[in-house]
Amino acid sequence: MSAAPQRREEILATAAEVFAAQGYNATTVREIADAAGMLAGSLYYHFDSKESMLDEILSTFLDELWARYDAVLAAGLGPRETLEALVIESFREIDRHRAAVAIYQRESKHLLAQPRFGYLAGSQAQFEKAWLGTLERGVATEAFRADLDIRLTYRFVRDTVWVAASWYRPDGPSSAEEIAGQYLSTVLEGIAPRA
Amino acid sequence: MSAAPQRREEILATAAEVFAAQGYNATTVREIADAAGMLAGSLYYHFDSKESMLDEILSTFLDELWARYDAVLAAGLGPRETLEALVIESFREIDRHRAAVAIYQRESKHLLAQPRFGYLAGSQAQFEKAWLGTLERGVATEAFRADLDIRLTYRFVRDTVWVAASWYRPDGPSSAEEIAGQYLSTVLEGIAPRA
DNA sequence: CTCCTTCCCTAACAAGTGTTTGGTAGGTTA
DNA sequence: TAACCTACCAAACACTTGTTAGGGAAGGAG
Repeated sequence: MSAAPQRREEILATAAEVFAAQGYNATTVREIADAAGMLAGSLYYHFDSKESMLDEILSTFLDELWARYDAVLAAGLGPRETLEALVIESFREIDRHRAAVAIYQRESKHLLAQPRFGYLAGSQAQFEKAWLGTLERGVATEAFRADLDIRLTYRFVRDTVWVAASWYRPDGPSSAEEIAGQYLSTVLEGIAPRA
Repeated sequence: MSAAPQRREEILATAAEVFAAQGYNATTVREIADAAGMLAGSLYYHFDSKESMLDEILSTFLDELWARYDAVLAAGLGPRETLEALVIESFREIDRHRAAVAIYQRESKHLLAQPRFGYLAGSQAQFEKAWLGTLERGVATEAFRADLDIRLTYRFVRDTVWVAASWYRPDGPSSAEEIAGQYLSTVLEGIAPRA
């Protein structure tokens, strides 16, 4: 479909930053064009519409995310190791596609209604399946506490991981791996000292 | 200023729901009016502007939130009990002002720039002070683990608590207190079984 | 009955929106 | 040189946006 040369991806990255900073609806194509050093109409040489840009940003991100997730899930690890690997890959994905993750987090809920973005629902379902399955497996094998509310725990973990995209900065004091480590330590061991 | 009779607050609650569901910018005054059973122009009998509605929704919510938070902070509890009380009050606030919390979570970041919403920055600073202080006190008194990254932990806790507003439903299977309990159990003790 | 207030409607406005059309400078190919 | 493709600009388009102005129905107060 799109033998995307460098200029196209440059514009896409710029658009993603503006979308992430201001929100999709609050961003005008004139602002995107301005940030890319061109005029609004010129964007339409590269893209069909503003919506197409959003679509391409999100689907590119999800494709890469699922490549990593599938690799983890196919590795045959135990539940605790699977959870650790998923969290680490998630933070790495935030590191690589910070803007896309922020956009996804913010817009996916109401985009689900549009047929064009129906694939977001599929991705969300797979996502839930992967995490819930890992947690269930962990409870069954006594790798996790038996009294966990699985669905609540899933939501807590999911939210906390992805929301990090709103404050994470690649040039910040902590690397993605360090943040993942601290987070895993919190979730697995708790913040109260072990007796 | 506003001796708000019932109709006004009715409209405000409706607007909050629509803002929370679609986002502030993506919501038109015609949609709000429609949901309230009137025409767009009629809203301006009750409110100066669309922005005024947003302002009133957020400031009302923050006023009530801080009344509860201040009570907790003034109670002279230990760090662990303070953290527990703050989390419980937060989930109760989500229960009462679900829409407002969702809007705050979604829009506050870019509203901070506007002078009219400058009070959001103040509230955010107080918020950070309250949570960071509690965590620091907990580490100092050995109520919490000594190797915690305080700032990261603060962000994790803050995000996870407030993001719940995007999926919590008052008529759902778990009450605000039950969710708070499960969450506190996760954060304090961890999901791995204690030896 | 008349006056006045409350609450809403009708109809329009100006500004901003995403998008389209036609044109054009510069480089590449033949 | 001529033809062509790429990447952009200039100017406009139809539409939606938040907002305003004037009017009118309903009901209580005098």
